[in-house]
Amino acid sequence: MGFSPASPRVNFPELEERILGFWAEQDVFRKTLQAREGRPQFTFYEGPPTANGLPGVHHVLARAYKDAIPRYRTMRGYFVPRKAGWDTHGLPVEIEVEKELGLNSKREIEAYGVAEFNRRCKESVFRYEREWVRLSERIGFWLDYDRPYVTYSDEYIESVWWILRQLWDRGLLYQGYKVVPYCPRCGTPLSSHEVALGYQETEDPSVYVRMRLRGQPDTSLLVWTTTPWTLPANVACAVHPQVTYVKARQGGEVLVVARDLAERVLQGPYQVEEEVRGQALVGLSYEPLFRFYPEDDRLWRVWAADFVTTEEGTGVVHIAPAYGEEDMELARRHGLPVFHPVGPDGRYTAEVPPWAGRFVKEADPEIVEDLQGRGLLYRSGTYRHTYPFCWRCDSPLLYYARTSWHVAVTRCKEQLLRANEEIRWVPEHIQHGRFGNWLENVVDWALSRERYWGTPLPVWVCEGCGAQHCVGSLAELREMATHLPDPLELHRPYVDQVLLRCARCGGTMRRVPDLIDVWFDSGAMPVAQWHYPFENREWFERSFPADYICEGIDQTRGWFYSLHAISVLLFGRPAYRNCVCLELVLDERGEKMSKSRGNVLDPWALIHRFGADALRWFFFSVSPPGIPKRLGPAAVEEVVRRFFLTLWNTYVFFTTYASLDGFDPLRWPAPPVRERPALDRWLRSRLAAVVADVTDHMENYNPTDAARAVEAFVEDLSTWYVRRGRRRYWKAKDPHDQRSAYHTLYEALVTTAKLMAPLAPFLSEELYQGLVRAVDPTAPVSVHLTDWPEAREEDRDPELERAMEEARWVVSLGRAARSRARIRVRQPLPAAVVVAPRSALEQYPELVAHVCDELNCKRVDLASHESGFVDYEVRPRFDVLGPRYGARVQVLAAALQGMSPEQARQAAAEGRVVLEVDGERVELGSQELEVRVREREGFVAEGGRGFVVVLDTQLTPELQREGLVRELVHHVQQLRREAELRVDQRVVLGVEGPPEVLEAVEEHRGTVAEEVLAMGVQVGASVEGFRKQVSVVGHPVTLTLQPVA
RNA sequence: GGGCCCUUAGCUCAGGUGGUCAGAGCGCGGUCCUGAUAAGACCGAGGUCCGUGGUUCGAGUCCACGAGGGCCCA
Repeated sequence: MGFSPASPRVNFPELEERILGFWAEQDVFRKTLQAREGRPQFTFYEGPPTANGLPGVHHVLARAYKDAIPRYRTMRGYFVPRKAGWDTHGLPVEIEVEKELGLNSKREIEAYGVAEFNRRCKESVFRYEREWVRLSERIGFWLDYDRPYVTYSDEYIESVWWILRQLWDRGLLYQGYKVVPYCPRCGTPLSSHEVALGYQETEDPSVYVRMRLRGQPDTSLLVWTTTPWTLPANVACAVHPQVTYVKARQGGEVLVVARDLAERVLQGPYQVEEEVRGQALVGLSYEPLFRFYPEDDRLWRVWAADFVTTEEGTGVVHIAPAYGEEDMELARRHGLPVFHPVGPDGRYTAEVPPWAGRFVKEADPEIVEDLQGRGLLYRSGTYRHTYPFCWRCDSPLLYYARTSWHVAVTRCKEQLLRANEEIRWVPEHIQHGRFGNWLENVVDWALSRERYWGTPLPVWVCEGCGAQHCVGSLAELREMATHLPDPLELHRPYVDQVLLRCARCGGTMRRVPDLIDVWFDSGAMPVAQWHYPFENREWFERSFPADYICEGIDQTRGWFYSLHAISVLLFGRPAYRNCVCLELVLDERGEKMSKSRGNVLDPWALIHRFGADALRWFFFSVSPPGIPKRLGPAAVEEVVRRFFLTLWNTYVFFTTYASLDGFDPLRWPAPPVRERPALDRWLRSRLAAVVADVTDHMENYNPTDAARAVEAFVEDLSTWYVRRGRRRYWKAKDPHDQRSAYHTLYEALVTTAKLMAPLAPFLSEELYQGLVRAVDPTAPVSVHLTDWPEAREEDRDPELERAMEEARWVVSLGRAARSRARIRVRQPLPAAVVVAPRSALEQYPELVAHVCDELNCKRVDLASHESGFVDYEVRPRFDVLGPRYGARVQVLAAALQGMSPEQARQAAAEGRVVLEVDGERVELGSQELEVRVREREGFVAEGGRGFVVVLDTQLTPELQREGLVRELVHHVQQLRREAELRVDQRVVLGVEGPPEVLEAVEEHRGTVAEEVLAMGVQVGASVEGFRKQVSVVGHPVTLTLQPVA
């Protein structure tokens, strides 16, 4: 066993396909579950997708996030079962089938036949299931697809029925009006989605009407409406309790309007007689506009309502419960009757004799005329606003009351809010923002749907006595049934044929025709996925509530809410503890992807080109989950180039030389970390830090910062650790150092692979196989079966990390200085001086040696105190002096800046300064001062962040010869590379050229031979083999290279 | 119309509790380095930190108002 060199030419998509094969063959997912059986459970709930459409790239985002946390928790030792689920009911499915069959209305569906229609729906639901599974598996989303929960199954429906029965028994299920957007022409309510399609700018009447107050002659409330046709159904007026109203005298009458609106509403001059709070108006009684309904004590009074605004209108709102949601709410709260004189065709019924049979919108002008004739109209005009129209037939929609079934969620509002406090939301603002606000304004859940394909509402009504019964199980259904179709199917139309015997009068009970909202289906999944309470009681109890769920942010009012509501109603607890909300995936230009724009990205194209890990990593790392993501091929490619390839090349480097040297991590003794060189101890410290950080981030459901921390580490690993340590591997002279180097790099790579495993499961696996399994057959088969790495606190060395930061900064400065002096790096320089007031580098000569090597200087001196190379600048520490001196800190700063170079030098040396400020003596010590150095003009130097690097640029002939040789070696290496020689191929080298070159080569013959693996060097002669003409520092040179066996 | 979020370099994004030259990556121009690297280093161009006002000795950061964009809901 041993390492095999990895190829620098890697094809990630191909690699991933291979890993998929490996996982399948080894049954790794099942093994990860088995391995953790009996351990504490971590529960994930899969929000069921609808599989009747193709999965898109945003599903990759969601599924990657869903996958990462369970993988992480598994590595942490938890048992994380993951049951797939499918949402199978509802209007989207019906619409799909309607389109296929060319059906356009409920009438046509019924003519076609509900049985056949539903059969088609059932069929259509899994049309794309295979595509969903294929994509999910390809991106490495581990989920149990073999035993999913399916919302249309009998077991699932039975559990839902059980839930409904629980609510029923507690009186939480009731029948009542609901105001819905309704198309009078199509005769059907529209879903909110459909309504959103049809908003248009339109002109409506705008009328101000007098409501004459009883007992106050000539005094009227002034109300405003854009729908005069709703006035016959008026039952009340509403005011805001905290708003100030005025009684304004105008001519012979007094009008009541909100103070802030009086100016706008009242035409002509008026006098304010009195100001009153809205609260004071509550309870006043007024004359109804029409006499279509009998008098009742509760009718035609003023109520307080928070929804009243002073944005428009008069501040007094006309209430017609049948035609406004808020109106209905108010009526319900105060027990007001609901007048509903409009038929399903949008025409007045006989309740309104003057306009019976007229379409309401057409009656508008006549109603206005009638009011005017009776002196009730104050003023009228038109009003431009956006109003919904039917997207299918373009008629204006009416807000219109229909009878339907409701869940009395409002009764548990306090519990809903309290339970919300127990949930951790990512991003945090959802908790008290979008979700919290939604709960604050929660209304009863309108549960029923007058459709065909869905969970039937299990309520049966007696034809004889009108008794209602909610069935809670199949057993109960069978027991009560007088007629059961065979086989029994829990969908329409079959379930409609089930007749029950009425327990009260013995009569026949028939089912109400309604279905329930599909959101209730999905929200029931904690219970229904286990067919609880009929089966799997212990599974349910162990798996409730969920530790983790994750979906798009649009689910706050969807699944997040339905889960929460059902769970709180049923058990008084939240259904989930941690909830990650994802934002949209946008296209490269930041526009929403849509079929009509034609900018929809195919996930497969990206996966085939860059691999699933790259796409996953992009989603995790580019921005936090709650921020919209711009996605395009370029962005994913950058992940591959910037991160994956950097890591891969480090891996290639390691395997290449580890295999040449026969490094065996199990047999080669690992030097104790304390005894390793500073470079290694630095990497260990960084590694310990990154393990701690990534762990912390994953614990906090923050894959984004976890990914970024790994990226930063890999960057350090590749561009500093390996770059600095290159020669310690295969050209090593010191076995102790070499062992240290191999072990340190090895441990870093293995740990990195594990840290990446939840985020990039494929690449992680590949590295693990190549690094661990290749040398240790006793190790777990897969990286996903290993334990999460522990951060070794004892490896932490913040001082060393700081010193290394400084070393890297000094190297940057030195390079900049060389660049400015136009001296190439291959030319050795005699010395460099680093000037810094206090440098952590002083404690680490080893790091100074690295600086020396990087800068190619014979020596690097630290001049931490006095130096003639630099100027000093003494500045106040604003954070220390600001609180103490307040505004005078600016005066101090000016005084310090005004010091002469000599004074500054002295202050820097002494670490204290005495100033005269506003005639007062102020002494500042080193704690209050910041000393900076600046390069002094006339030296080749570069400075910043309190450091200055000064170069000695005097070249001796010796140094020049050395530079020349390095130049030549570089060309030879180029030639070896061009000749595609193996890295360990031995050669004989021939060098021909002018005497200066030959002399230099002669002088450094040993070095040259060693560097280019030459068994012999022919100076002034050529050898048989590869040949190249080059220019070495301006001298023409011919290089020849002959491989030897 | 309401709620929530966002606005920092051409693009993608960082910038605890306010502390005084605003950063990275990609891209662009140049120079350099390299037998792991499709990489890397250095220099350069590129910023009214969305605007206005306020709090403060000091605001990208806190407050108010406004603009633009996005999402959810009407």
